[in-house]
Amino acid sequence: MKNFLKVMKALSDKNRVKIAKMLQHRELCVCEIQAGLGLAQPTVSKHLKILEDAEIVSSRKEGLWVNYSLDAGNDNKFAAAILGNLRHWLEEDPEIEALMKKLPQLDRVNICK
Amino acid sequence: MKNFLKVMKALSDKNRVKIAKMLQHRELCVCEIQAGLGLAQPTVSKHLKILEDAEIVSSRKEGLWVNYSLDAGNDNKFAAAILGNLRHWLEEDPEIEALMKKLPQLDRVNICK
DNA sequence: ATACTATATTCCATAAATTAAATATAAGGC
DNA sequence: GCCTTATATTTAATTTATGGAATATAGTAT
Repeated sequence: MKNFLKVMKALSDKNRVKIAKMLQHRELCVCEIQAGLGLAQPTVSKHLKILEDAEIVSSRKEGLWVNYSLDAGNDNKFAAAILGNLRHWLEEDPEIEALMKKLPQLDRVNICK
Repeated sequence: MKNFLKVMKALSDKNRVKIAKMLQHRELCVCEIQAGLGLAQPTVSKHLKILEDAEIVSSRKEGLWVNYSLDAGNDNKFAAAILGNLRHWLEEDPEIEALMKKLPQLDRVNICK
């Protein structure tokens, strides 16, 4: 039950859904997500922690950067199933479409200076 | 996006998940759900409203009683998909199992006097 | 109409979530 | 070592969710 609720809670926030949809296309560092969403850096870090705790995303350090990606692993069957659905859900959502258009321009080298 | 978030939010509360799992077996009136969960009546009504607004449950008046059941209709594809998963999810959860054992004894005629 | 019953709504207190500013940590370059 | 940079954590403010007591509504029966 706890794992199930964690997954549902994690994906019941608009910004966290946006993060998941962004990571569908490629892995991103915190500052790229920050630039995409227009949120403060600590806010993004906290959202990522909630998503990671729900086993929706996983992280990998690469020097100063931390790369986040969708957790393809299937430890949490709830997360795996919902992520499978999310892959085709919300593709026509205006907010998601706008965000996806910004995605190619999000480059950590430019953003983080 | 709004519909998606409504569904996720609706099912990110333990008591609402319990209600959904109960309704998997049969339709129930408010007082039966109340007895099953051990919550105050207004609290149950409020949870049901949230579930109904997310198109997870639907209601049908029958005299004084209001019968709630899972919304089998497919208006909301998010609700439909998650409900499909919920049908086999959490079946082994201890809290859910205990609740399901109580289900046969929940009889509106006895409970509501 | 009056009384009774099941459910819904309002109101209020408490708890949890979201956010950002400030600060801390960690990794790389000098 | 020290400085810079990317990310994480802490703190505090605001908002939102959850809960129950009190009240209102709607339907039934007498």
